[in-house]
Amino acid sequence: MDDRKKTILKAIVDDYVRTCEPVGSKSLVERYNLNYSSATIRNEMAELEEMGFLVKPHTSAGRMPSDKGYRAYVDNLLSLPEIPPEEEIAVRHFLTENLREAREMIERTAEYLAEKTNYLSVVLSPQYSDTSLEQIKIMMIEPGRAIVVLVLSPGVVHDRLIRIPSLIDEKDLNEIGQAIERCLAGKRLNDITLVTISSAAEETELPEALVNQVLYEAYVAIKQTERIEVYIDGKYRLLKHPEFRDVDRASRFYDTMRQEQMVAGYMRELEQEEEINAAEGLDTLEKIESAPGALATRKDRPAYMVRIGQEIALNGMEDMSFITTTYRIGRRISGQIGVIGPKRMEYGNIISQISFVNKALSDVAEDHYTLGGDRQTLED
Amino acid sequence: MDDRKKTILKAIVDDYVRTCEPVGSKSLVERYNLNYSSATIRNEMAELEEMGFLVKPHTSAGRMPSDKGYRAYVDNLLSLPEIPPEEEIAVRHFLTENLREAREMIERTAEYLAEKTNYLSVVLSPQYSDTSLEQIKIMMIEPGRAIVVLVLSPGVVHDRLIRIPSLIDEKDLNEIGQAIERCLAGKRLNDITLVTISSAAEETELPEALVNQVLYEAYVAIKQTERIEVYIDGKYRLLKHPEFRDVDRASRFYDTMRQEQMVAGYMRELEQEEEINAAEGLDTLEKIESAPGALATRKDRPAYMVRIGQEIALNGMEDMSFITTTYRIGRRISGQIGVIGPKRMEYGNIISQISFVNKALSDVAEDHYTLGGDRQTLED
DNA sequence: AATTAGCACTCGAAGTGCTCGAGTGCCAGA
DNA sequence: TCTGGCACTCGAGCACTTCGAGTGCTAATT
Repeated sequence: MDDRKKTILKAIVDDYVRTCEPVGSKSLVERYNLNYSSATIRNEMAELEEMGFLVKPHTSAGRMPSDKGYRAYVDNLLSLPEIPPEEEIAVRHFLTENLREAREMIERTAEYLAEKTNYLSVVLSPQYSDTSLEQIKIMMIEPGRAIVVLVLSPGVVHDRLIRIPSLIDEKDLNEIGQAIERCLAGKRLNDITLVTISSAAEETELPEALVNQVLYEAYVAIKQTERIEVYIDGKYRLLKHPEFRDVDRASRFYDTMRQEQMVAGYMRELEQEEEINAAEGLDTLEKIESAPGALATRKDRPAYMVRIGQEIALNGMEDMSFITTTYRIGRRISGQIGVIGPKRMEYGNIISQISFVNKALSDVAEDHYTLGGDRQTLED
Repeated sequence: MDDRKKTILKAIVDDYVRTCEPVGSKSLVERYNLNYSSATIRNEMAELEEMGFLVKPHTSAGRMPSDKGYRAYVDNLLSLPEIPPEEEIAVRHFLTENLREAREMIERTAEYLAEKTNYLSVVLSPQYSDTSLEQIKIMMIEPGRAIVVLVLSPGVVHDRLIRIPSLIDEKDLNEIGQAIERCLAGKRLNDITLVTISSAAEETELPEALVNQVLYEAYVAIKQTERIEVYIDGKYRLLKHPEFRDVDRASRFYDTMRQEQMVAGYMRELEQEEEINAAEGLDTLEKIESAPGALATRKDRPAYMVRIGQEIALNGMEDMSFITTTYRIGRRISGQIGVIGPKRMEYGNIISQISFVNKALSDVAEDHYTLGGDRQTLED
């Protein structure tokens, strides 16, 4: 594909993204003052169509990008706008203002991204399986009920109510809690199983039946912290885009989005591919006139991955695009960030935004986790 | 208004609700085999229109109910279907299966209601201001951070991470926690203020500055438990109803629904009116042939309130109806349940459902709270 | 006095046929 | 290799028609 074809393809995608209407040769020449006549463009467009990058809704209409067209655009033609540096201060403030719990930071990331992109955002809570358990405390609430508080090594706190045998009193419970802590503290969550936890039973002299129930409940509580939470924001925003005029299609999409765990699973699956794809991307990148700086800035950005239309293995997403990226906090903790919008999406802008937010979240979270409780300044 | 008019009005509303199309005299006679000719019905319809119960979209079209028409229907003409008794077992099971925390019960109530009605459901968490604080524990997580666990008198547990001065060690913290508990245990949340809580400072000999910060954080944590949480489910379901074909209107509606706290505030405001309205309702109720048993069963049901179209004081809700009811757990605790759907709503069915769910939630929650941890059977 | 049959009238939905304009492909000539 | 020109295509938009389900009114019937 020669440079002129690229320029034309880029112009067509840009125009179609803007107007949501098939673009014709003449108006293309006018709007992007290309130095050729419309007839030339027509010939090029016919070739691009033959190559599979463009489609026509009917014989005498203009062209619109095919999935393959979008793919080429995203892989090679994109220009990524810079985010102004003052925005960095703003987003950090937004993510940490009055922050109490780690989950709020994730929630706010989703909110910020939906707001900035005007599409739907999905953020997954970090996967903690690779981190270790620091503390575990079990506290009596009333006979038969207790609360388990877990502290993970990056300073993350989880808790959960449990049922315990009514016969256990506060002293016994403390003892069991300490036994568990001695036995598990420092272990990776991944390595904690029903077997490892039951060795705590040997440290106490309480009747085994009583202890076992508590151990089991504690185990469930620990495993619970490995569950991935899904934060979705901006669902309703998609309604404002013209491709959602078709209510049936919209309904099908929302039916899928409701199954949050499925969406989350899909995002995690993509993580590996993402790495590979990003590396390839850097090799085959080509700088073209209309996208100055694309290559230069891209190297600084976190890797991202774009899935277009049919490439998305989820129902009802045939007309959508899904951009994902992985945030990292330290070496061990990572989670996913995504934006879902119509295929006709401002790819450059969204990719800039998602990369930017990724970086902000990773940085802020790292500060927060490593500095722990001493960062009083973050509080207001 | 005579009986014939009532029958006709009811038939029109029923038909319109079913088809979403203006109903004409002839088809009305056919479908509801009324014993009059279409001409007679026409005359009656003209009068009903004059009285303000019906409107015509244009001269030669059929009639559809006005807000006032719906109002009359809801106040006097409704027949409330019975919910089969086996459903009661099902809902109780659904609400309590694998239940760990009170909030899950509320969440599931919203889910159940959205599923059964196919509209949007809103459930507010109970208002605890009138209940008392039972226990408060503060637990050290690391220097500078702690977790506050609060137990309220109905056995509800809340917790919250707080920052504390890094100088405080575990022993000091426990001491402060116990001082607070001595000072506040048994007090109504409503009665706890910064002043009452600061009397706890006198019970310890730690430096006042350190203690005060912890007290303040504990205070915030306590006040936090009074915050009303809003659970909304079935948002996207509304899209499937024909009145949501108009995407702009849908967007306006969703813009309002996003402001959950506002919606919640509105629902609480209605609570008082509801009581009065329900009492009146029972007085003026009239039994008509086509609604046998309406009066009889209605007395057993929890009070409910219906707001139709313009009566709803929220933006973008002009074409919706809002049905609300108040659930009660014991005497002191109450919260709201609501369903929002198009004005053209199956009022009878929805009212039956919401009343049914109300009763189920109230009963189940009461069992749960009063029996506390001993109800192991609820666990699986 | 209440009901009904009959009739003229209304109006939107749906179909038809027309023009217009923004597209196209192709070919001959610069 | 590019471009000007031309014939062709097709949907959007508009005017026009038909059709049917509705209306209101009046006079006849019960």
